[in-house]
Amino acid sequence: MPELPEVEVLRRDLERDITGRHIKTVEVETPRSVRRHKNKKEFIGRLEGKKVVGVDRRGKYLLCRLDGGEVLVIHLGMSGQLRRAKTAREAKMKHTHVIIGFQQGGQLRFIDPRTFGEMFVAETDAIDKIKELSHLGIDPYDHPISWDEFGALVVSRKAKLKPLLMDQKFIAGIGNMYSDEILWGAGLRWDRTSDSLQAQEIRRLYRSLIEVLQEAVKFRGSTLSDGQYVDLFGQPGEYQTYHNAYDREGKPCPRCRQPLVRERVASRSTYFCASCQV
DNA sequence: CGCGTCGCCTGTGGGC
DNA sequence: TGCCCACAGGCGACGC
Repeated sequence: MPELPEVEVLRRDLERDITGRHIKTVEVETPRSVRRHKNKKEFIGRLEGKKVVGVDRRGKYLLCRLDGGEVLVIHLGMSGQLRRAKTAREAKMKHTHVIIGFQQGGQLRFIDPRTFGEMFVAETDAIDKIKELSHLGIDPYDHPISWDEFGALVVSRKAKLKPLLMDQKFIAGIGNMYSDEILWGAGLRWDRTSDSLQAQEIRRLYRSLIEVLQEAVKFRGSTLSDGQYVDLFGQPGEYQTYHNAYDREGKPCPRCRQPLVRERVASRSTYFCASCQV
């Protein structure tokens, strides 16, 4: 579910909220959520007693840096949530899989109905050395590159634009929803091939990419009708009210008023304007 | 190697 | 009202 903007909002919330806190207790109710570890004991043992010294993000991965050089890596998958609880007595939501309790009081809870998300502790604080993350491409939000560098990357690959934008090895953090919004903003069809783009189209694509991600973070992410994404304190985002294409089949294109269409691409819904995206 | 499809899961909403 | 199917913000393992 959450893509780069939602994960970045959570990172900021976490950075303010859990940095400096000491982990006192860890409860794992669903071993599947820590499946990279041999068993939940090992996961718990590597967390208890550690202090959180900062929170980073790489693509859709959250990295809670711990003293002693290890990192708690969190990926939310399709349906994961992180929620702050003031006390242990606070009612537990269904599908709460991991609870981290802090010495100073309060808890961080990991909730995930579909269980595609996961948590694991990795060896080093040099994130490039975490093998699970080493394949990730550039993070366009944290480390914007020049548009001509971007252009060189784009034309070096021969792929359709939507699968390319969603390829985490190429750019980290973009998923199904934001790829549609970015392509709408650039006025480009999802199936244009990357090596067919003119210089001006590359520039439009990169500008749209940066603008969509920045605006989405500014409005604290997208909360769709299912209400699945909320921030650390349970508050929904606002960016969905600025969506131009995603989940808007049949509605008029905000640019040219033609009805937006939906197609299935690699078994994912893709929304675009067949008239003004070329 | 690059690509598309499938499986992993649970919940929900629409059609009948 | 209830049942069933399609579908949902991701990712990695396959097979061609």
